[in-house]
Amino acid sequence: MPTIRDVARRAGVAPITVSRVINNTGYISDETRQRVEVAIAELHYLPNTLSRSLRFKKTNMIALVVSDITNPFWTTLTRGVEDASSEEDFNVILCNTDEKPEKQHNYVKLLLQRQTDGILLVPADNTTELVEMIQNQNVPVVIVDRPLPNTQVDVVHSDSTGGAYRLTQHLIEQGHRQIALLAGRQEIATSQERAAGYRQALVENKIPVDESLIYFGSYNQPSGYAMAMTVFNHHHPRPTALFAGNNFIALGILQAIYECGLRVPEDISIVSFDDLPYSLPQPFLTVVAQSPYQLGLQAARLLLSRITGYYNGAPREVVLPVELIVRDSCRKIE
Amino acid sequence: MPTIRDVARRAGVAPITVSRVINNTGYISDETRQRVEVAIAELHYLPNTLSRSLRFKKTNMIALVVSDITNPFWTTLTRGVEDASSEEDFNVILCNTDEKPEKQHNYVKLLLQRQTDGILLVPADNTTELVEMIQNQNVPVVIVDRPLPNTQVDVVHSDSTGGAYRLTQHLIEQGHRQIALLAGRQEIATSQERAAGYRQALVENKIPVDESLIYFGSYNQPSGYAMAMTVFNHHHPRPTALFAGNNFIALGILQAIYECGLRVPEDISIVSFDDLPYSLPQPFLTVVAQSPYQLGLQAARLLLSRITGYYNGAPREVVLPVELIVRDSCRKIE
DNA sequence: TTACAATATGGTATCGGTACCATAGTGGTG
DNA sequence: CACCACTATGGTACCGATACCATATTGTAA
Repeated sequence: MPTIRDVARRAGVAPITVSRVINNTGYISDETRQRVEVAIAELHYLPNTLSRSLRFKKTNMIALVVSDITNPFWTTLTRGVEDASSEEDFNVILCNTDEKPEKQHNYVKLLLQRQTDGILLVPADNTTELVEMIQNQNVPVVIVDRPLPNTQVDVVHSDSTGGAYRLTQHLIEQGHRQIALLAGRQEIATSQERAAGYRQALVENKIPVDESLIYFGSYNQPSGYAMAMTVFNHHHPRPTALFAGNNFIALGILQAIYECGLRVPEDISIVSFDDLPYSLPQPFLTVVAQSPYQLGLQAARLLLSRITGYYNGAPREVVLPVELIVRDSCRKIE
Repeated sequence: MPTIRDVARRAGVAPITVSRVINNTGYISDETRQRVEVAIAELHYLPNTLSRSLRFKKTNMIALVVSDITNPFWTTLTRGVEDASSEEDFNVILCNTDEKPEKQHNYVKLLLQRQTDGILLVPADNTTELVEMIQNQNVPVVIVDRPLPNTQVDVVHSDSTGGAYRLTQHLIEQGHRQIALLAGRQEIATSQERAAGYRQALVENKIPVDESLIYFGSYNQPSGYAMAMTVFNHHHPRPTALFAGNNFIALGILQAIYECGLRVPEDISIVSFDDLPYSLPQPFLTVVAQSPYQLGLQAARLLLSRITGYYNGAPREVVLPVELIVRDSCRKIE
């Protein structure tokens, strides 16, 4: 791979002159510029960004550390991040943790070592260790989707508690009293918040909270399937409604329902936090929908404002509203 | 952010001594090692990988440039790449092109400038320009999933032609004669190969090829939906079977079928290249399944063998077999 | 004609980590 | 006791691009 010196030699100029041509700075005669450009083309020269970054202590890269790229929720969020970043000429590195704190830790360390200018983190646990590690390096960080307790850090997330409250309220209004909650991992903030909203709605309606109806599993389809099966096997009579903690859990629930020969909503009602990824055969699930794109966009903007130095004040918290979409997965109970 | 010199100063040693402690090379007395380690911990020192990479002309990063991370096919492939890479202590950068040649071009350029050690490319078009650009920089590259014509380059892909042949053959054996093919973008190799396999099966069974039944769109759900709708509106009588060029096209077709009030397989039969991402409500589609994990694993291994210098011979081509999975989406026609 | 700004180009040092070579002390062997 | 291997540590230069300062040439106003 040719360097700026190779180009300089070929064009018969000093390296710094080539640098001026590339970056369009300083004074260059047209004739010299032409010679340099010819040399660049002939050698297929591409500037080495590593050395540039080393010099400037700036890589123009931010990282997005998410838990599961197979979930369209996160890929849509990614798009929001990318759009905000390209506005400011930043590139995005995507890291997939599979909800594993260990993978997460490795990625963050790697990113810091590679001098990433900022990090958007979707925490796989609710410890503050990683955030401290990032802040120790004076690297800007924004927590996305899942607030961390006891931390001074920018956060962007949806109103999980409120959304869960509204979904539960909706079920209660339809006459449901036995509602099982099938949530994600217990140590994840959104699981806790959704459980809190669920409890709050029950309490406000003077319905006793049956703790045995609250399940914590994982935000994926197999876990949703397993939890639903457990519910069907252990609760007689069956709960009249299931509350899926996220879209993939809903998919698992639907799979279990199908295998058990049940019908929605005739035999059982379902609501879900987050919309289903694929409308197959057609959207029919009553859900609370977030705006993953907006989450990504806003989070990236907060991060970039810190990187560029445009903002350097106290930590900010952005809470995005959610939308209740009533479809056909809930039956009215008399 | 502290540097190796800060650590050295604090420990009262030379920078090179700190380097030896970090990398566990050369001779170090236990006492010095301890002092250095204390200093590293106190300063929260993390080595700067940029400078290391600059020095060694090696970043230990490879890139995977794919067309659509929302499709589980590619995320599964990604996992194969990650697993092969971590065996050799390489990290993977994931780049999403959305099938757009322009985004693809930008990413490849960026990756080359960042001194990526090697690139796995899923071409968004069938031009050789990008491969040449990469090879000009003497960076190893492996083409994944979609062979490029007239190029000397390592390729790993599935047997698209053979798979399409078998799916079509299966439909013909069930008595189908009017089979519409709803493929991806025409300039993508897999689209062409799947069309070739489709034609071959028809020809061998002495069924005239009706070119108006061959559609080229895009490998996503909206395109599958649109193509299916076009088929339903323009062909009377309706074809008895539809061949989906990939899983997302199949999803779009199912959506269109649902909206038109048709039933599978009673009113129309469907087969798909690639399995559906989500078993909702249950796998019922007859498909030809690839092994995206194996594709990723093998491609990464080819790439890494070139990066490490273990192999530097002629370009290799790896063709992985596909598996026909017969389920319940095809009706027998008398 | 002098003085000075504008134009055009180059030399050197630097970012952070490490290869290479140099230096110096210690221990063991013939 | 001379010699050498082993142990322990440091100085300098380098990877590639560029900021900063220096230099040289040209143009133009006083």
